Amino acid sequence: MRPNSPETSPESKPQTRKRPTITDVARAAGVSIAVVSYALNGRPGVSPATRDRVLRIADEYGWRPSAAARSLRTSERSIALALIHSESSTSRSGHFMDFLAGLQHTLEKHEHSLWLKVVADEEQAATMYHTGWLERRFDAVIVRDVIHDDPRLAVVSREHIPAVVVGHPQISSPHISVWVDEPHAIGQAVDLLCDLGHRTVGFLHSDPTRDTVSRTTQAARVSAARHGARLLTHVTRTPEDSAAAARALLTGTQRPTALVTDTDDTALITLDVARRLSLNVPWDLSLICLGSSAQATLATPSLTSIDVPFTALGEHVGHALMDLLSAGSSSNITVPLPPVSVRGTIAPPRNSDT
Amino acid sequence: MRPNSPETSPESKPQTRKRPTITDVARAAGVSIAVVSYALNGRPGVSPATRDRVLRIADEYGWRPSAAARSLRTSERSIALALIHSESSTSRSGHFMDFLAGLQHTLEKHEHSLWLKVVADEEQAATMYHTGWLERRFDAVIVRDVIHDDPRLAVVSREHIPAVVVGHPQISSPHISVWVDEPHAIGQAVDLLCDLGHRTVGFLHSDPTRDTVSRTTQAARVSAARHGARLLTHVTRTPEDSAAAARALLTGTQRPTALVTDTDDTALITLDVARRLSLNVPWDLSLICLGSSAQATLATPSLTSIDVPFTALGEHVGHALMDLLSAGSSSNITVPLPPVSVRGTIAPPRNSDT
DNA sequence: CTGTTAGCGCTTTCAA
DNA sequence: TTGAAAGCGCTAACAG
Repeated sequence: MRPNSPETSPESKPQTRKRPTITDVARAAGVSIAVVSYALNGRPGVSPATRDRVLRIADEYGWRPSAAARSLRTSERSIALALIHSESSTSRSGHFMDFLAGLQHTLEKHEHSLWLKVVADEEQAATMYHTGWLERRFDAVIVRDVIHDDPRLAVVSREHIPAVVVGHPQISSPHISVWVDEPHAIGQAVDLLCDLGHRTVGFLHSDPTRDTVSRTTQAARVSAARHGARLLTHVTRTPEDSAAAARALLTGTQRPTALVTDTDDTALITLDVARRLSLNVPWDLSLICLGSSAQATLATPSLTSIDVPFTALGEHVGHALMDLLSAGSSSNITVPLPPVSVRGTIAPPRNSDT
Repeated sequence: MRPNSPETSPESKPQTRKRPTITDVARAAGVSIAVVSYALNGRPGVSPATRDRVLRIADEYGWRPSAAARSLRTSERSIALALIHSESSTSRSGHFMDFLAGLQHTLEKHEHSLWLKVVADEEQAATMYHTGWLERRFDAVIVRDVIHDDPRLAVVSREHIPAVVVGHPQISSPHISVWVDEPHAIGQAVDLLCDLGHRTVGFLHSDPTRDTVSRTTQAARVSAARHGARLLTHVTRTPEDSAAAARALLTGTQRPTALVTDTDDTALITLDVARRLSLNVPWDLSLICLGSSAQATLATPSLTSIDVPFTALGEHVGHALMDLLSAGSSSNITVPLPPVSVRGTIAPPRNSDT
């Protein structure tokens, strides 16, 4: 007998922490541990009677297989996602939860779990992905909000970690991509404004690190050009910057009569700026943003926006991951963006008799 | 030789997924696996030369011990936290990230990890805590935003799961509590407003499920009473409700000249309502809220607020958990709230010559 | 200092 | 239908 062998009188309540193991359940049920395992996992080859008894006893004992022990045999499938928490990303986090909900919902249906970590920046995320991979903590990763020369993409490629990238297929490179066609949406927004008669349109992009910045700007430009309209662009980095940019635009000599923003937050800020400049939205200024309907409807006037389906995006990413993990590969997918939801912030320009 | 023994030609690149194990490293280093284990974990009893060599080879092989295998022996310590994602909680999620950052920072220092899950409600959180506990996925849990008859508290008590509750000691009951003294803060806000001369003060609480609602309301009431001021209270459930409540308050016969809100979001909404009623903040209406400075400074005028130190709160919870897990118990702690940060939304009432 | 070995709790052949 | 037993990869006694 080993020293310190715990006194296991069967009747004594496990006052401290002595959670039962499969052995305890097997003994209590008068069967071998194999049978318990079979019964629990719904494997064939156990008589219904035995199965029931085992299950009942397991339940009685409050027993569930230890995750660690189990995953030592059957690599428990899970997906890693690093939540990047910089000051700048704080605003976006509301949507992030929607994304997470959709993602986890899908993963759960396929019996995968999500391994979430909060990190400060992409660099940390990369090292986290690296060590986590070596420690076999997950089977695939998600890379969101790709930046230029993203370190996460580097490790993922180097270590051959299965990955799904939320971003344009081109930057996702060898990995599979789930893409929200923001440029297209921005183009549509500009189109709509031009169709209303606007001839000077502003475009505010609030995050220079995002990979979409050039693509969306380009789309806006093309769209404006097609209508013979002028496009004024500002790329900002912080909310304060955005406010400043909006003010600069709205007090400039070529004041745009309409503005498109890449974010509902930026739109809210712009709304505020306009108000302080005594510009009446939508009559003096039209406004369209990319964002969530929740945020959009809360403002006054409620924002005309293109509502990004964050939950659906999460689900798509989940499916892409499942395909990738099961089939070994998977095709890129484009998440459709709904048409502009017209709310209270657009109107023809005041002097639309150009 | 076992059937299906993998063809392991040492030189062949592990093209697919054949991550090395401790055995591979040991063999490559010409030592036993014990030595590798010792070397890796910095245990004494390995010659520096060997240690270096082992470490180098491990690194070369890109080897890190499998989390599952390791934690089968040494119960890897980790903490569970269920992120509740209901529509109503969406707005609060921005602060949540700050909390998480602080929490994880502390946990990491003590080599604990965070097990995060996104769930829809407290009920799901409770079952998640339950099964997770039985599966030995964590050693303690965090319960945040306690509601009335919280199912999480029920399982935690029933299963004797070590827990730290963010909430009033009284509702945290047998568990240890980390408490932000919101009632006190609200009281201070009301005091300040009364001192400025306000005699009719409104209090908007945006979440009837929170356990703080009665305590904060009571504090506001006491504070107002002390100054002989009138307190008008509204408890709302959704942003729309809050807007309606604010409007009701501001158009009522006894229009308050000052308002206190429990959330920066509510304050923003109130600001919007005031604007639409052509009330000039702060001259026609003073406003103080509980919230984060980030949100507060963004508005126009910038919100006078009591800035909740979410990151610090996370750190405190982390420390409480570490104490609980190591010492077996820990004392309740109260997180101090800073004094009111006076910004642009308070002023004496217009006719303060009462 | 280093190697051997016994498990951790579970899944999964292979025999009975 | 069941049981015995071999590991999964690692840590930690215990021997050498």
